[in-house]
Amino acid sequence: MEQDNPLESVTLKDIAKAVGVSRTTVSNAFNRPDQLSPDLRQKILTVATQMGYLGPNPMGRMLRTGHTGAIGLVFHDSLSYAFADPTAIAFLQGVARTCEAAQASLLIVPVVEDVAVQQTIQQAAVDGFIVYCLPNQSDAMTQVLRRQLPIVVVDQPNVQGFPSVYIDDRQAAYEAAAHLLKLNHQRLAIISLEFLDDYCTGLVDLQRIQNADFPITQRRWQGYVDAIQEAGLEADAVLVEECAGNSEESAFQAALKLLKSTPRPTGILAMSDRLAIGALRAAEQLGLKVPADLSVVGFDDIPLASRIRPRLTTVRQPLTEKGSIAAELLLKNAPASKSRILKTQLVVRESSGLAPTSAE
Amino acid sequence: MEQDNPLESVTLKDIAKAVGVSRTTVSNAFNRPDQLSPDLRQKILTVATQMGYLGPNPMGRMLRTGHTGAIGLVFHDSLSYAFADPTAIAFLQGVARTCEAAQASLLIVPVVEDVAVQQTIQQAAVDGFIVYCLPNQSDAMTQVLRRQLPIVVVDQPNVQGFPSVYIDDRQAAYEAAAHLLKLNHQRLAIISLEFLDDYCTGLVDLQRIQNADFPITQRRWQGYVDAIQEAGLEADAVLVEECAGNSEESAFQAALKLLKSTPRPTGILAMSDRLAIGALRAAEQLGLKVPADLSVVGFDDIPLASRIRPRLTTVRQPLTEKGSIAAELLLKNAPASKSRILKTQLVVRESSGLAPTSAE
DNA sequence: CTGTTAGCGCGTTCAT
DNA sequence: ATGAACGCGCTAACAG
Repeated sequence: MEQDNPLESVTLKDIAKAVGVSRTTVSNAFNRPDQLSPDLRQKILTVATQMGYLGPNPMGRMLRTGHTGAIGLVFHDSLSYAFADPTAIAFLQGVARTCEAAQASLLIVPVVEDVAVQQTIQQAAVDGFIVYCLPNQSDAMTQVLRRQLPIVVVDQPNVQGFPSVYIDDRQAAYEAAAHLLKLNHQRLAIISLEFLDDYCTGLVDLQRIQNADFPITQRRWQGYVDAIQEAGLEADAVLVEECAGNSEESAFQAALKLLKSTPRPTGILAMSDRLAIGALRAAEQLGLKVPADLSVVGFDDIPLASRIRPRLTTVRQPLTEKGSIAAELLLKNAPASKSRILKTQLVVRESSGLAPTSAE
Repeated sequence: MEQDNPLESVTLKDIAKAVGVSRTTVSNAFNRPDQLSPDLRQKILTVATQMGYLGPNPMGRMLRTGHTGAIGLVFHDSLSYAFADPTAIAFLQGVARTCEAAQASLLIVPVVEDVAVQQTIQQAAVDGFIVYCLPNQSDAMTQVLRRQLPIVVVDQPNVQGFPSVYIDDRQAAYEAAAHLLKLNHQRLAIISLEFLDDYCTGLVDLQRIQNADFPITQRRWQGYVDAIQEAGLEADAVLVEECAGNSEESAFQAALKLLKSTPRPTGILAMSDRLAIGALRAAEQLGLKVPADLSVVGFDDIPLASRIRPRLTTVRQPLTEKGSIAAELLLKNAPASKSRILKTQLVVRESSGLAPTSAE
């Protein structure tokens, strides 16, 4: 996609020559109307149009002014994945909202392979970055840091020194678990997001949890476990199944496995609504009634959560607001002290109920 | 968000001086490894890292090379709306897929108010634009055209001279209507997308249809009407309710209105799945059974269409593929002759059935 | 209100 | 294999 339009070569200089003024005056005609007489300005604009001038070249301007009018957005994982994840979408929506209010463009940077990451992030013509849920030691994060531009960090509570926005994942998860425990559930299982960025799935051991690259996964796990221990149950007995890419299918498989184990868990704590929905499908497949036989609690409260049957009990986090605030902090060039911890709220719907009494 | 980092002022020149070579050599070290000895290159890179050099400044490079490595995406309507529309999301996902394969970034340009549009689009540092479903005479379209960059046009069959990708909206709608007609439905109603970009809702008259700024709305309508007329029914009797912003809520209201009219329609043709889902909600509210009392056919086949109950009968269009192909055409700088018309397919599910025989 | 003078940081000839 | 010179298009100071 090269641009080889000889037509486009109309430049400030050309039109200055045509009108018989200096380049500066022409530039002013576009950018500082108050710096020259209306007539002259009008004349210049007219000639510019006639000559097919397209307005100040963005790259020239950017080089000169040092800013671009765009903010960069870096997701973990591939874009096509991000755009399939309701969580990311909601976040994006929030970012977009403040962007358009501020007339800022949004540059979405694909982060695919280690080789390319460097190139792509270094090349990004942006005034700052929003970094969304990157794993702890990712290449992408390193590259973003190198740019030494303003950064806002989202869902990466371990990254210090930058304004950030996140939720109290531990507390939110704690409440989800406490909800089931209060309903007398004794046998819980956890369906988790990724701990490490290696696309492994299956049963998780403690070491993997401690080495987690995704702090939010770690903290949600901690919240679940804290509640379980507080209730006097043995946390070690709680199985944790890790799913790849927040995918419903992966959770479906994980839940199938969990629900076939004995003793069968009566409650499933899912770290996202998508995972929870996968678990619901598994329950359906096995002929288990929700919530009579099994309770499921999700996380996020994506739009779908309240549309499926049974409606999903979940912990709501303000995803769109998260995006909106992140963009705001970036555009304001806020200091790290302006970081925000957003509120979450347990939303009890139909997928959770009293633990079955006459279990097998 | 200004960048006032004195640190960043490390430039090619500085590091050239530090190493004791010329700027060119340093530039080559980054961009043309074969132009200098490996040792020297290594040395330069090392010094560069030490000095905190961030790699070639993207704006300088862009100005010099004339391309940016990013493609622009212009949506009709506000971004926050676009990110709430499953259709747009699916499209975006497709665009993202080929973008990341090509390591191109994606600049999403907010198109809010007429004043700002010019600024924002002129400022966009991109190598080309994908233009998605802009109304016929929109300001945004004018501004994009002015840039004289490569363009790919999506869902705007009236725009000539550029590579474009779209579907046969008339034919697709025709099949949707034919499906209901074959099921003996005699009283149909249409819930439509916008004809004009004025956020008007309600009953549509012929003039509005003929003046449509959104050709795809017009063509879908035409497809419905063609089928209806072919079946020997009177097309004038078919009510058309226009909804704003492809919103479910708006469709809910429209359907409520339609279903309260006498004689009550037995079939609703919705120009999108979201509208169809709004109609289903209205039917539910009125205590109408679908498909026993009412059949509904959507358009698009968004993911939700097959998840709700009753599962939605609809016309599938390959939304993600649309995005993917659009981006491909743009990146290849394809000529207008490479335009693509994508296939659609009627998907019969549970929301359509035989027309009720013993109607009131 | 207008024009002159300087770069912004980089990539690319064309010499050597 | 290396460096000198040039210009991409623009805007910010400053001087008239």
